[in-house]
Amino acid sequence: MSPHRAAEPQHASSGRRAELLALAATLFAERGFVATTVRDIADAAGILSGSLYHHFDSKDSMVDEILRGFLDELFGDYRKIMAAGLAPGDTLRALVVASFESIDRRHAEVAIFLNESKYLAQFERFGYLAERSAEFRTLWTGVLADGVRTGDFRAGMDVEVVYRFIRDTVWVAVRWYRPGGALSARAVADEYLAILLDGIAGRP
Amino acid sequence: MSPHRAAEPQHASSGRRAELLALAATLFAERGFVATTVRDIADAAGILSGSLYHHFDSKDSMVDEILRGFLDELFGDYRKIMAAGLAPGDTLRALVVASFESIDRRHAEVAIFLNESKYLAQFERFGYLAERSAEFRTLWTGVLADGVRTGDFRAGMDVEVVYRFIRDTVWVAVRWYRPGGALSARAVADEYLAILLDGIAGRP
DNA sequence: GTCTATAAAGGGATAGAC
DNA sequence: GTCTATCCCTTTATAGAC
Repeated sequence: MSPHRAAEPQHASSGRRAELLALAATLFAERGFVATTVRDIADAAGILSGSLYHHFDSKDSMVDEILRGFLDELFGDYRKIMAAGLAPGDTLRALVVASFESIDRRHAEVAIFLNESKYLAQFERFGYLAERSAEFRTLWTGVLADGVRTGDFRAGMDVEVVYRFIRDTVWVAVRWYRPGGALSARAVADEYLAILLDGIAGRP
Repeated sequence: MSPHRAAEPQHASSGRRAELLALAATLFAERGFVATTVRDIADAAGILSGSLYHHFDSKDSMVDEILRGFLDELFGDYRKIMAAGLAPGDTLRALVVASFESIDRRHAEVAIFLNESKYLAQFERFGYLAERSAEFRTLWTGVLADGVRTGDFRAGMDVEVVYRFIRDTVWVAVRWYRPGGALSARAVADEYLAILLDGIAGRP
C-alpha cells in the first residue's frame, strides 16, 4: 500500500527484471525449458550467468513467474467472457477469439505452457498447472454442455471428446502462428471457427 | 544375403536391442528426450549406463533409430493409400484413420515425433525430419486441392490453413489418447472425421 | 552382454569484490 | 547490477575386465 506508486508490482520489477524474464521466455519457448541453460539466458542478456541470480532465485523461479503471469491474464480474460452471460455459441466464439489473441500477444508464454506443462507438473512447485487445467476443463465443458441443451450445438455430441479436440486444436496453433505475420489472430480464429462450428453447430 | 534368416535386420537386432529401444522410446515420450538421461534408460533396463554403449553409439543414435523406424512405417502406410487411387474424400478418410492407428500402435514414437522434432531438427543428423515434413505437406495439400477440384471439399477453402489444422489436430491427439483405453483408434478417427468433414465437406 | 571405474564436459548455483 | 572465481553435481561417453 505504498503511496504514489499504484500499478507497479511489489518487488523490484524495475524493468530490467521484466526484460530478463521476456528473454528467458523466448529461449524457453524456442529451445525448450530443459535444453535452455542459464548461461544461454545470460548470454542473450549480455551478462554473466551468476548475475542472473541477483534477479531470480533459480531457473525454476523464472519459468514459474512466466507461467503464473500468463495464466492469471488468460483466466482473467476467460472470466470476463463468462461474466457477460452470452449464449453458449457466442461464449464459445469469444473464448476461441480470446485464446487466439493470447497466442498473438503472449506467444512465448503459450508455447511454454503447451510444451513444458507436462514436464513441470511433476514438481510440487508447479501443482497449480494441474489446478488450472481442471478449471479450464470445467469452463469449456460447461459451455459445450449448455450449448447442447439450448440447441446451439449438435445434440448427442460427446462433450468430453469435443472439449479435448477444441483445447488441443486451439493451443497447438502456437506451433505455426507467427505474431505480425500475414494472418491476424482474429483471422485465424475466424477460419478456425468456420471449420469447427459447421461441424458441431446444431442444425434445425 | 545370409541364408536361413530372412526377416532379421542385419546388425544384432537380437531382441535385446529392440527391447532397449522400446524402453528408451517410452522414457523419451514420457519425460522428454533432453530430460531423459542414459542412466534413466539403463535403470529401466536393469543394467548400468555404460552397458548401453555396447548396443548403441550414443543417446542420439537411439532416438534416431526410433524416429527413422517410425517414419518409414508411417510413410509406407501413406504410400499404400495414395497408390489405391481413391477419391479425395476417401483418401483423406484413409489417411486420418492410418494416422490414428499409428498413434495407437506406435504411441511413444508419435509422441517423440510430435514433441522432439523441433529440438532435434536443429542438428544435421536429423535433417531428414524437415524432409519428411515437406513430403508430408505435399501429400496432404495435394489431397485437399484435388478434393476442392472434384467438389469433395468446400470450394474456396484455404488449403494451407486446413492442412495445418488437420496435421496438428491429428497428431496432438497423442497427448490424451491411450492405447487399450475405452476409445479405439478407429472410434476416435470416426469422431474426429465427423467434426472435420461436416466442416470442410462440399455441399451441393 | 554386462560390470567396474573413470574421464571430460557442462549444468545450476553461490560468495564476495567492484 | 554485474563480474570474478569457483564449487559441486550430473551428464554423456570410454576402456578394459569378466
